[in-house]
Amino acid sequence: MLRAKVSGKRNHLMPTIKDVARVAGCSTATVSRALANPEKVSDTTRERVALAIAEVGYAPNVAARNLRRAESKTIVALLPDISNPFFSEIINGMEEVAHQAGYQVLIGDCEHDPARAEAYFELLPTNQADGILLLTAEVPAVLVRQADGQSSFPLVMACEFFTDIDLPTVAIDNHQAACHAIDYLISLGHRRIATLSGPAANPICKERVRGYRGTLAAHGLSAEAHIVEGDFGFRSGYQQGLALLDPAQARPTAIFCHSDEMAIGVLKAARQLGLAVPGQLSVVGFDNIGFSEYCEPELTTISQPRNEIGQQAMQLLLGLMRDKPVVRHQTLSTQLIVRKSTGRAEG
Amino acid sequence: MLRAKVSGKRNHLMPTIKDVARVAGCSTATVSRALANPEKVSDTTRERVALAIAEVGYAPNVAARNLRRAESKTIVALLPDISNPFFSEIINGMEEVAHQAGYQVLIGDCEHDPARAEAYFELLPTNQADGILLLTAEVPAVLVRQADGQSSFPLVMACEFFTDIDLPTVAIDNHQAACHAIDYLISLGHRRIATLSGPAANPICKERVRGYRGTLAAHGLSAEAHIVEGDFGFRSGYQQGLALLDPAQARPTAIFCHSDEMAIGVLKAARQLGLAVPGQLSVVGFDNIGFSEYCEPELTTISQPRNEIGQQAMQLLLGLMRDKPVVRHQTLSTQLIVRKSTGRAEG
DNA sequence: GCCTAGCCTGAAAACGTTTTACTTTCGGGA
DNA sequence: TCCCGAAAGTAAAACGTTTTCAGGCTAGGC
Repeated sequence: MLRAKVSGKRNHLMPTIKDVARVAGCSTATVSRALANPEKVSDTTRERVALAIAEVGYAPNVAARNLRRAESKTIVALLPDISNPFFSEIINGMEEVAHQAGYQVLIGDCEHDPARAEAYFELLPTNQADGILLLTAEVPAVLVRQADGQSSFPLVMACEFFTDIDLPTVAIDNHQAACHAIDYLISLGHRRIATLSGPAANPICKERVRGYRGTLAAHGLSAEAHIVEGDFGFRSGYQQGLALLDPAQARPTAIFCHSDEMAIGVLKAARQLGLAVPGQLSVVGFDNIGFSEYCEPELTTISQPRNEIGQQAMQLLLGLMRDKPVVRHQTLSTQLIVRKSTGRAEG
Repeated sequence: MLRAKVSGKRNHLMPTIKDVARVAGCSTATVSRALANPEKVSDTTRERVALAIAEVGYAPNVAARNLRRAESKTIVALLPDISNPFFSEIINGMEEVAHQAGYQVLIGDCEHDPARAEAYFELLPTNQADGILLLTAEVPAVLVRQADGQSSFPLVMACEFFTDIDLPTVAIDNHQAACHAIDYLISLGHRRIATLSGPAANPICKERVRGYRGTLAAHGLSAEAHIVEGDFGFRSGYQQGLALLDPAQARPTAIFCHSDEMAIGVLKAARQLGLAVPGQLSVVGFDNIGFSEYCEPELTTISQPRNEIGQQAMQLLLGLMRDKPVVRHQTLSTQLIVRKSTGRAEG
């Protein structure tokens, strides 16, 4: 009797562990062990099982495995904004070590919306994710505290951090990086140096601003501190650049930007106002995104070891999950990359 | 008697459907139905179940559900390269409709390596993914054929396509877009127009080249066709730009680039060679990435409706999965965005 | 009053693993 | 020969759902 093909249902009859057991002439338990704990099984059966697996073309059903083992083998990486090219290399680093360890990484784009983050945190208690890598601090603190608290789920931060919650972290020294940039500008003879910060509430921006102020003060320039706020994007760089360079004011001769995109926006603003860079204005960016080599002029910027940040962060998270001893706070080094957007102060 | 805390295991005792059933005073079957097929359950029990769920704080275990339903509620989006900002908006579009339909999207970065793609295709028969959205044609054809063949898995292509496999597609008309760009350049008086193509094997590049050649020929300029090949990235644009603009040759007065990144590379090459843009050289890009408004000069380019492409592609895929009637090939319209990198041919 | 149809519900099987608890086998020492 | 223990294997339970199958109940038509 012919059966009509049931529409909507595919007929992928994947072989199961039972089929393997039948062919290998052993029990499913043995097959399972041969895969997960090869040393618990005799050499001969291990071979027979391997042969049987090849013969029937078996691949484990991960849903079943996840259910039984109460894990998902996936890590979620929470980003503030996937369109920011800054993150792609970090993700690559994360994926390298995750894949090697048999984990998937699910990219969660929050689009700067804390509510979105909430949905991703929900994956933790429901066993859809085994841990979270936070690449943003734009997350309701209550969620973080809850995940990190009593019934703790593994959580690590990369690049960013919370001032009031002590999560495991891998990041750069933002304070020092800012000091470095400002020192460099001062060494070029600049006195009126402005900062185009990211969101003022952002802890890493605060650190950078602290470095900026400190370095100015150390050179007796604290009265010159001039800080405006952007959102890391091109547009805000352009707009704040226009405001900052408005001729009516005492114009800064250098601007330290908290992202390359904003720096590039400033470059455009300067062009529009007819200011020569680096002749009349020096600009320093942050992150060393691919684009910074191709803008005009090529951007002086601070480079973060992005791939390494990703790798270390994932390693830290996996270590945490396995209760290994880990160093909870890792600081990676930055580098000031001098290109063509900075020069001696005029006059 | 106190129990020592078992290290390595967390104690998230999530309530199960059984707990809900107990509290609601019904069977697990009823709870399950109340959630999945509310209409199959009386109003009063539905309410009792809802109350019970709230009381115990129940959330379904998706691993169990996936196992039983033999689905994963995740779609993988296969990218050639996550660091290309062109894709981020497409991904946003995809996620919008996927989330709405209760699906996750797993981003698979192939890094231009077909072997990587293979690992992601493996997720299909093992029920770890329900479908694949292909944003690249750099995938072993055998995989695609296999997935699309007998034991068919849902597959749709976005932006790209295969010449020899007829997959459902949503994309732009690359031929027409190229014609548009070249027509525009010719209308500006350009006669020696070069094309900086993406990888020559790429079908969409072939289409664009065909449009380029056709339009030249239509104006009796076919002898002037000049094509070089890049990889869509900044660097290749810069390098091929230098080669193309080498003064020893009969220099083109306009270059049509198959990506904005390459166009921006060309801009840098032109600057380095002292060529004024658009005075001595016009440059047209493709994709309208965020950066194209902030380079110098601002880039004339072809804009694709990226968010919409993502949305339509996901909608098409979901439609396929539900055996709905769908239109298998969707063509979205492009727009030539004229900015400052193009001008009348000199002389 | 009886039968039927239709709604609602519950018991239990099923999904494909892993793991526990138990059995068999085997080698070797007394 | 017997016994012991380790090694290797098995049967079955468990994971948390969904779904099938079989009732039970109610209402309504005769």
